[in-house]
This record gives sequence, C-alpha cells and structure tokens, in this order.
Amino acid sequence: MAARDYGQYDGVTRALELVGERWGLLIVRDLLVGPRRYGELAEGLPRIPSNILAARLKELQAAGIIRRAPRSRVIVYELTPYGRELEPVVLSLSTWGFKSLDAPREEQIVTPDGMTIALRSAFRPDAAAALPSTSYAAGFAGTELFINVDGTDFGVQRGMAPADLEFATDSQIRAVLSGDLDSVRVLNGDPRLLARFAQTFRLAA
Amino acid sequence: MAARDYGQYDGVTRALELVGERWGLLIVRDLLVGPRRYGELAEGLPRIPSNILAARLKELQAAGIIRRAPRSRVIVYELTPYGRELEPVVLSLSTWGFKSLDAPREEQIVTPDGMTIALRSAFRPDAAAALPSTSYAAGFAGTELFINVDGTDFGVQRGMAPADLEFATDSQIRAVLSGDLDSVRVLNGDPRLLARFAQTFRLAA
DNA sequence: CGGGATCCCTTAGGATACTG
DNA sequence: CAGTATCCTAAGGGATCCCG
Repeated sequence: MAARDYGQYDGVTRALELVGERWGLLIVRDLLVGPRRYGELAEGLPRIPSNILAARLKELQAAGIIRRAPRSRVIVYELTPYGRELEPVVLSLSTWGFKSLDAPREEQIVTPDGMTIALRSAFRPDAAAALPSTSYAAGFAGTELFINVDGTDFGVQRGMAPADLEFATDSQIRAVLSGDLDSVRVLNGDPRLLARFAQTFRLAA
Repeated sequence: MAARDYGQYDGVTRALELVGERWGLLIVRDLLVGPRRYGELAEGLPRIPSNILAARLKELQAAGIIRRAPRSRVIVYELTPYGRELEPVVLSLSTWGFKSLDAPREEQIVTPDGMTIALRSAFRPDAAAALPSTSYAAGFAGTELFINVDGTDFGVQRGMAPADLEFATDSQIRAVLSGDLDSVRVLNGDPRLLARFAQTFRLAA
C-alpha cells in the first residue's frame, strides 16, 4: 500500500487507496448483492485474471473490507460492516455511469449481480410506497431476474418465476431504466404494469 | 478505452471505465472545488507525473467530464454538467474514506481542495439551519481555510481571515470532524463556538 | 513561466498454465 | 474448486526537456 499511495491526506485519497485499484469496486459490487465463493466471483467477472482476483481478495481482507467465512464446508467471501458502508459509493457510481451507457456491445456481458445493483440504484422507495406490491420477472439481455416490490422494500433473485408481469429487453436496458419502454417485450401479465415498473425503477437521464 | 475496459455492461463498470483510472477521481475532486489551471492541478497533486496529468485531462475531456476553457489569456479546466454530477460519488468516497484515517503521516500533505471536499462531505445542512450564521477560520495541518456557514449553505475559501472563531489542529483532523475537539487549539473567538462547528461538520465514526 | 512532451525504467495487470 | 506460478505487455513513476 505504501508504494502505490497518493501522498495526500483526505477521505477521497484514502478511499481510493483502499478500493481504487482495478477490479476492486467490482468485487465489492458483487459482494453487496450477497456473499460469494471464489468461483462465483470469477464467474461474475469473467475477464479478471485469477491471480488478480486472488490478490484483490487479500488486499480487501487486509483493509478490513471483506472477510473469508466458512459456510458448511466451503469458503465464502462477504463484506464486513465497514465494507457494507461502501454501498452509497457503488450506488452513486451506478447512477452516474448508467447515464452515459447505450446498448451493450458485442463483447459486453450482463451479469445478475450487476443488474441487481443497477436496479438498487434506480429504485425509488417513495414512488414504490404509493403503489401496490408487485412482482416482476425481467429478462435483461439474457440475464433473468425475479423482482419483488413491497412498499419501500424490494428484493431481487436470479432466474425467472411466475410474476405479475414478465417482460424482456435485449439491448435497451438503459432506455428501460430511463422510462423509455418501447423496446420492451411483454411475455406475460398486464402490459400496463410496465408503467408501474418504470415509476418504481428510474434513472434520470 | 477499449483495451482497458472490463467487458461488462452496467453502470458501475461504465463509471469505472470513465473515471476509475489512477488519479482520475482526484482530479475531479479538485475541479469540484472550482476551475483549475494545469499548474494548479499539478500543485494540488504533487505526486502525479506530468505525463499522467496530461493524459488524464485528455481522457476526461474525451469522456465529456471536463472541458478546457479560456479565461483571459490562460486555460482553465472545469467540469461539464455531467462531470459535476460526480459530486455524490466523490462525497460518498470522502465520507467512507475518512472513517479509517488517523493522523497524517510524515509524507502525506493536506491540500485546500482536499479539505474543502472533506468539509463538504461532513456538512449537515439540517443541523446548520438551526444554528446562527457563523464564520470559522480553521488551520488543518498547515492548510488554512475560511469557512462561512449561513443557513443550509456554506462556502470555503483559502487562507485565514477574521472570523467568529479561529482554531487549528495539526494531526487530529479526523478526530475533529468526528466531534472529538480535545486536540483543537482555539486561536481567537469564543471557544464555545467549537461545539457549533462540530455540530455543523460531522463525519460519524 | 505555464502547459505540456519525451525518455527510461519499474511494476501492476493480462494471458495462460499449473497444483493441492 | 480455489487458488499459485510464470511470462509478458503496457500503464504508471520520475526526471528532464521543449515550445509559445
């Protein structure tokens, strides 16, 4: 940490020294969704070299951001309380970054954890509170999520399941989260629920 | 940008591709305080190599985050509207990073722009609204700032000036912003105003 | 003097193969 | 499955130089 520090004393500098290395915040992003095994992390970050993933996990551990926890015969990595406090950082990055995204390029993959964080950064609790509880099954460029909104809370799980509304979009994920629903295919359920989804999850352009 | 991308499609990834390179967010941090000339940026980031500063400025420009603006014979760099929207990212990093800071090390410098952002991330508008307008002249490890709080607004300028309260601390900056005022030297004014400062600017531990 | 560009060298990070 | 080991490229660090 001494060789790559910035020589300054302030919060931003300190934060970047702890989680500013390449891939660091993407690992934190996935762990914000839930504890993950080494292989699950590697699967969600297909382009990270194995040695880099191992190095980052050690550094994040040393910094007190994640910990290794044994879970019935296997090891999982999970955020410590201090690590979980990175959620505002990750969500504000997600909000900001989404604004300049357009359609996914050929080589870009969409992962469940990435989309889960995107939904979290787009969630409008006050809008949701005024609407009835609703479940959605959404396909985003092949990644399938089951989303259950209930008052000011919501949960996301992987995979499709029967829901009030089932819909999918291939390439216009940013448009959908910005409220432009033209490219959405409704697979099942009342198409008018799409407007409700758009009110509940929205990233302003 | 293509060679160093992460191969994923989501907001966090996109954001890190735009501002995640080394030094990127520190440049943005300083520009959030105000437009800066090339030399001013270099002065506030003493350890950045000149070629890296030049490269980052070009990349941030190409990404639409900053722009070069002529100001009466000289060039200044300033944030675009999209760049200014990074403020929540920088402030949340500041809030998070400060929690694990202790005293500045020998080789770490304290800069006016860094402290200004630290104060911004620590500012409690609702606490300030309930208190009388107050001006502070603060010395943080040699960096002197004049802070004027008025209702839910506040401004920071460089340098000392006559203020309701003048105080200084050398090494316990984190402690001061966490409400621990034991190490503060009051230079002028009513020492009881220190408590007001601590209510107005506070980073929870 | 401000605003960079150029050089050389070090090291993080990418690709891939291997091991307990 | 959960990492190490190795080799190589390219980004970053440091010093110096250039140009209007």
